Amino acid sequence: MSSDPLTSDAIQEQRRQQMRDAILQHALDVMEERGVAGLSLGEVARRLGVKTPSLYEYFPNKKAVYDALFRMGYEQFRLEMRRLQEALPDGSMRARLRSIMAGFFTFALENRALYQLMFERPVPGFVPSEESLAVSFGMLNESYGSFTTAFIENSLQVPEGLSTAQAHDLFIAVEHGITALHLANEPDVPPAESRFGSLLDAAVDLLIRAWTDIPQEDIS
Amino acid sequence: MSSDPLTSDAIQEQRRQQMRDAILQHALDVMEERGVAGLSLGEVARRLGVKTPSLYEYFPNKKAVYDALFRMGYEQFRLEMRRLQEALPDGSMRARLRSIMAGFFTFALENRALYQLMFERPVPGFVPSEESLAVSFGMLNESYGSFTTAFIENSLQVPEGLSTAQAHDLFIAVEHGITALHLANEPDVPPAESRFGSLLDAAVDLLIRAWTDIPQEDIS
DNA sequence: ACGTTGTCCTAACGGTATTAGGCTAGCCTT
DNA sequence: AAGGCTAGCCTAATACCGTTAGGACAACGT
Repeated sequence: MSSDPLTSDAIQEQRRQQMRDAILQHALDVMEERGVAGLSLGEVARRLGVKTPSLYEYFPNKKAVYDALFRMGYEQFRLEMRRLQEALPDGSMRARLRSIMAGFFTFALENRALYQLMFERPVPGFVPSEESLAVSFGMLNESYGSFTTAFIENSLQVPEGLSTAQAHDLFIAVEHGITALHLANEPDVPPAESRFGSLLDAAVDLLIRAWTDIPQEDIS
Repeated sequence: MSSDPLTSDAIQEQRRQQMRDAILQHALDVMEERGVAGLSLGEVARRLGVKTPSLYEYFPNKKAVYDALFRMGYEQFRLEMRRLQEALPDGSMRARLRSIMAGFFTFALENRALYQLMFERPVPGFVPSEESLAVSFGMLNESYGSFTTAFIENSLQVPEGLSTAQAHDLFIAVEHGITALHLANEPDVPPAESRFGSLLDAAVDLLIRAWTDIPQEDIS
């Protein structure tokens, strides 16, 4: 044991972590350029100035790289959702849902490859590990929690036969449906004038209208 | 020119078409087993009892195979939707939408690889050709047409600021959102007890509730 | 000073898509 | 009937891919 603030073990661990991070970052770049399933370890190694087999010092195989990215994606996503949550701690339900939905959509557009990896299954043979799935469920639970809170605060009611959890899942499904169709069909059109992007606010109105007992006052 | 009912040109053309179909069918099988992006021409050739380069007599490259499957998928899908349409020519709006949504979901489950190819973009570098996109838009237009008819017949109203086309797109988005999340998260759970599959009917109720001016009579 | 260990390398294996070029059997024309 | 064209198959080769085996070397702990 040395008296250094950082033992050489710790230094080594840190360098190792830096290399892992660098690999993941370049892998993300390559996925963004070539498509999720088009990730090539050779290309990643090339960008790192290293030969391909060296990567196997840091990840046991390609699926492990995908798994790390999957988890990373959900961790980033959770942070983003939390940020949105705190930006609007107590607006109207409509304002809150709109903000969340827009944030979800923006995250997907700014992290297309990551989003596809997280919400679709574009890589043959890759299934997220138990631990990574736990991270993703953690995110989902957090989302569910804040959704429920907002739901109650705004005294919305789900129809008979539907749980709040199901209402939340429906919300996620609508978010993902719009997002996925936009990414698949008009990936380069800006959200505002996009066929599906322009549905985001309408979808929120739909949900609120259906779950509010009091009829809207401004119906034409 | 011969007086045969089939000229040898026609016979040859027919044999060629049979081979193309056989390739596509085996390609579909392989995709179902290995994942959409996991399609291997070598494996297809093996199953056909032929060497890989022979396939290039029938398709210029792998992307052309994907393109043919993409188009085939939408043609099948159109037939399926038409079948559903004719099975329920004039039920209530709720019954019709439920039937369409269930049919959509079932088609996706029974043709997972095809569905992924049609609605997501799992293959790096593959973008459907103009003609194939035309087929897919044709299907969408047909869907839009019957949706609009049913909408008017049942005197539903979209909220101000939303076109019927957008209402239709929202319907598609909800269908796809539920379906995609089911396929990604619980592919092997039967729809009825699946987390997302069980939302299908709830989604229809949601849409109808939001788009009907007359409040429901059976609100608890 | 010695040995261990982490990190890089080269070489190799079996897989992928794709192209080049040769063989052959069946058809069309003369 | 004979000759030539061609569709459809083949083998061989190229360049990539992920992955494993095994060796070189430098930094570290004993």
